[in-house]
Amino acid sequence: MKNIDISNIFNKMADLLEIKGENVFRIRAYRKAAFNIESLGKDISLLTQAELKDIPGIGGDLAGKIEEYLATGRLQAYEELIKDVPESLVTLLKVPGLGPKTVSLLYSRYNVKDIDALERLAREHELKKIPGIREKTETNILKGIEMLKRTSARYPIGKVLPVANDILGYLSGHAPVGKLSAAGSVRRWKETIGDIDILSTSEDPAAVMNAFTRMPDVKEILMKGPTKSTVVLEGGLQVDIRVVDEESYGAALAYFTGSKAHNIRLREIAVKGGLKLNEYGIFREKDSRKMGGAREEEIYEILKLQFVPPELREDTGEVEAASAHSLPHLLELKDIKGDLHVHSNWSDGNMELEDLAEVPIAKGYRYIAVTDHSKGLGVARGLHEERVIEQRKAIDAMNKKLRGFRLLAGIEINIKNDGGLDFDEEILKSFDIVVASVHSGFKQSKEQITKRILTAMENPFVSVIAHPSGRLIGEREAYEVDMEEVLQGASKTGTAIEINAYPLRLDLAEPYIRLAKSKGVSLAISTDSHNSGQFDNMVFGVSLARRGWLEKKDVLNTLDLNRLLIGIKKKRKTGKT
DNA sequence: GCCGTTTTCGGCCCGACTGTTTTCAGTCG
Repeated sequence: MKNIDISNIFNKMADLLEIKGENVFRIRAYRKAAFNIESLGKDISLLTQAELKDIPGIGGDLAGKIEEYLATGRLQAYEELIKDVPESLVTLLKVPGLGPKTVSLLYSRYNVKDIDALERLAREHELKKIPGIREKTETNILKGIEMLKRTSARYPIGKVLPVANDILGYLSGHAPVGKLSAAGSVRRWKETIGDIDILSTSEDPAAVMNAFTRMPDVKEILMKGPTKSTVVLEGGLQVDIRVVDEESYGAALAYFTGSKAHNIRLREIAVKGGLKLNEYGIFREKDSRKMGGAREEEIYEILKLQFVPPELREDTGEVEAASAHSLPHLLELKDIKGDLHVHSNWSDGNMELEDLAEVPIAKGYRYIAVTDHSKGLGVARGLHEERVIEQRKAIDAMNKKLRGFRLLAGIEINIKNDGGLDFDEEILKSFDIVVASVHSGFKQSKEQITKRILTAMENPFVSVIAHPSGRLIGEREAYEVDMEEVLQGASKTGTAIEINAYPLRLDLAEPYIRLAKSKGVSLAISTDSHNSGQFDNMVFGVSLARRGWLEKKDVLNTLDLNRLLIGIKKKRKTGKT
């Protein structure tokens, strides 16, 4: 999809315009358009001019630029821009502490075009000869360059959340905090996190700042003020804290949860209603009288909006829906009745079949599907036909012992490079549920991979397509696949699509979840557990589903066992649920 | 550059902290 290309080019243009000192609102318009294109969820190259202009933040001019880029693969305005301002300056903006004004100064007066040149000047102590730059700034720039070199930009939420919880635990034990919460993208359950934001109330903010900056894992204090501090942890993760009064906690929580785009929308609505919204509360414009702010809910009430769950706060339509009081009733963890993708030690899991049900039963589930790999995945000790029959006997024996809970006999069947499956129909029909997935041939063309998955979905015994894009966040890109086609096929054949809850997968990605929902595709949220601890990953899948606006009715494994089995049989009979 | 049940022109969110300065610009979120 060209969405990412166009989004990147608009973001880059925004950076360059900023260095040029252009109108800030024009710059914001480019960024907003870039963001909305990235989260569009459908292929921008298929839209008409009128449909382009329907995208929020895209008017006649940007629609024209998009069309030009799609038609020619180039953009005149962009090429003009980089004649004025070298493209490489964009990387300078990535140095923490270095903004457009300084970059512009460095370039226009000293011809600094990239990080190497900047670093050289700083090391030779030439930078501090520049008016407005002294010793401190020079050292900070060097530190910023170091930081940029060693830290990856964003971390998967699965790695960040435990750290955030540790910090919350530490602060409640070592600082005089009242209310305490993670905010920012952690609270919104974004799939990757840039930094951790912590918010607290306290009678003694200075003591909180001290405790925070003296936490055991702190490697460096970037900033320490009376109510706000920033540190870098061992390992490079940045953490911000902010302390406010009890009366401001709700407003501050809303503010620091973001997203920035969502906040801007709220403030615009406030301004239109003669109000002013900031992190301290919501105030009447004419006499500055405080109307609320202690509770987050108040902010939305006063703005006449439905309360927006943090997962939806991305300015992708939730403000409009909240205004019309038509937000979805989001799926909750307690709605989940089972897990449809679980491995035992019959293939590459480490759980005995006999122990498999223990954790799910404790969670209140009614069923899980045992979906070990099929023979094509040799590295994962995939099951051959004889082993399938053997395992089935073991599963049946287990089910005789279980009350109110069922182990479904399943398989994670390998989709071969030509779209065929590892087993023939005779074996396939013996399973309660068949989950199909791609584990090889990642380098195939988009057409081939798409065709492969479509072919697999045509099979009446395939109930779910697992980890549909194959991505591993920060480790492996998704294979090239036309996800819109796949979702269309899923809708046509009555096949469910998995939301894989493993934190490094989180696959299906969020824009496609919304698209799937709009096409009436059923989603299965599964942990792909290989050990008993991984059942807990369900919360990541549910949160991702919430970010995709899913409700209970959209999710296959919220069904009770009978309804689930009826659905599976229906596709087997008619090819469509 | 976008947008409009007050508007097709004139708006467009708001504050903390730092560093280099004597009152504030730049950066960040």
